[in-house]
Amino acid sequence: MNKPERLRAADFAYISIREGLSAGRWPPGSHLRETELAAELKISRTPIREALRKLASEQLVQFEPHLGARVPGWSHQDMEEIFALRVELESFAAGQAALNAKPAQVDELRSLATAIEKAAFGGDAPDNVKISELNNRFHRLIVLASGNRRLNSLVATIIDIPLVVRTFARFDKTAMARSVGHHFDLVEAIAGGNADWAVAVMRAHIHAGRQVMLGTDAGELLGRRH
Amino acid sequence: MNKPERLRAADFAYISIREGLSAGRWPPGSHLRETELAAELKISRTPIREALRKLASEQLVQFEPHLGARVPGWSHQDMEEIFALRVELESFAAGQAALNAKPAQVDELRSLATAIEKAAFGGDAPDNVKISELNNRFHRLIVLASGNRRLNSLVATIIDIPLVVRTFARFDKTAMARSVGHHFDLVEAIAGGNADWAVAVMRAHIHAGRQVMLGTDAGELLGRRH
DNA sequence: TGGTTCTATGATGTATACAACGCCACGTTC
DNA sequence: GAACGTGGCGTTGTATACATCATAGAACCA
Repeated sequence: MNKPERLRAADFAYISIREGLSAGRWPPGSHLRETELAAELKISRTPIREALRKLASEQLVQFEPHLGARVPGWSHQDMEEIFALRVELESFAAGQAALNAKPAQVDELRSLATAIEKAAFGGDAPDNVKISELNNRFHRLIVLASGNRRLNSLVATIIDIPLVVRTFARFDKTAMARSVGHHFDLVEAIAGGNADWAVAVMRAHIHAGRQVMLGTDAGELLGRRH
Repeated sequence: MNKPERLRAADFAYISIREGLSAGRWPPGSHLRETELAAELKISRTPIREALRKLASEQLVQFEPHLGARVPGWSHQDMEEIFALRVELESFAAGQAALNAKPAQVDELRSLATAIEKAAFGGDAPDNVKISELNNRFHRLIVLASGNRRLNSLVATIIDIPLVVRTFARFDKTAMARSVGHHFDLVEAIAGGNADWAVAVMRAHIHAGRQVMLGTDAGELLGRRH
């Protein structure tokens, strides 16, 4: 792996380790040893440490004093918590995006939605890796278009984790079709400046994703009154 | 059976620098030099760096490559963004707390609310520092009682920042009285398991705080200069 | 034999030396 | 005089040596 010239070693390490985590390279519970990573990336332990601490602040690895970094496993409860937060934060972001998004951002959202549709239904088999990547960009762009800069760093943790767990392998054809439909609904709501619509679609969209991931069992969470 | 729990130098540095930030020791725009901090705390630059990177991940300082850490100033827009996020996240937390809080936590919330009332109206002059600290614990405990562990790390950034800016100096007697009232409303809603009520009170509570801090017009800034 | 202590080992935590880079002042050139 | 290049200086970025801690397993004792 070649390291680009202008990148700091610590950033290079961060990107590399994060990619490894996304690719599921280390099973949950693995011990990420600084020395090993340093040898592999051909840099010293110092930037490795910095990268691991940053990943820990995003909860992508877990730290214990003198024990170092471990790859966490995602329990059912973890995923429930993450989806609950995504429902709140991303729906808020969608509503704000409807009020604040610039035309260029709306255009980009539309083309991303189209690209996701193509990756899902254009060829013979859906390209799940590409769908994940495009979907990620779509959701991140909505957060960006919200205009709330701090929201960006908050969702950095929670948007990417379902990617790690390879969400889209679980989508069947009809679930994927509806998900694609939500994306176009979102584009239309945001383009039209209809915040309430955007909020509602995003809430529904993420609940649907949670359903595919986790099913109905143990599903009385989320503070819905009855 | 309690372990001695020796503090790591990096954690010591983190706590120290964070307290300095809370105390307004460095004006916005200040350059936090690693060497200076290391000399002052009598440790080496390595744990200082770790502490600064952690503070940067919480947006309490800003980093630029090869330029180091700077103390950010809080613009009006920053505060608007933070309050908008608090409205969403803390109201969600309150609703979840109504469903999940343990009796001991409810008791502690009640005693904190009482203590805040006493600090505000018990003596001759309100003790703003104590109020801030108790208020902080109250809000953090609600987040904790929500049962969503990830929510904790998310709000770590945004709950503490208004503390830095010394919110409560701006509360007059009637605003403080209403704020104290909100706290008891919250305790009652959570104790009764009424999530909808808890959500509504918390939303209102934070909107009220925003009003005191920022007012209705986008006029005034709250930095420390001039 | 079972349990405890001790020691070896390898990890993380910290200190420090060195390299790379940005800023600024000075000087040169046009 | 202004624009631009250049070198010194101080800072951050990285490498590496050393200190400290946790754990496994041998050694030892009851």
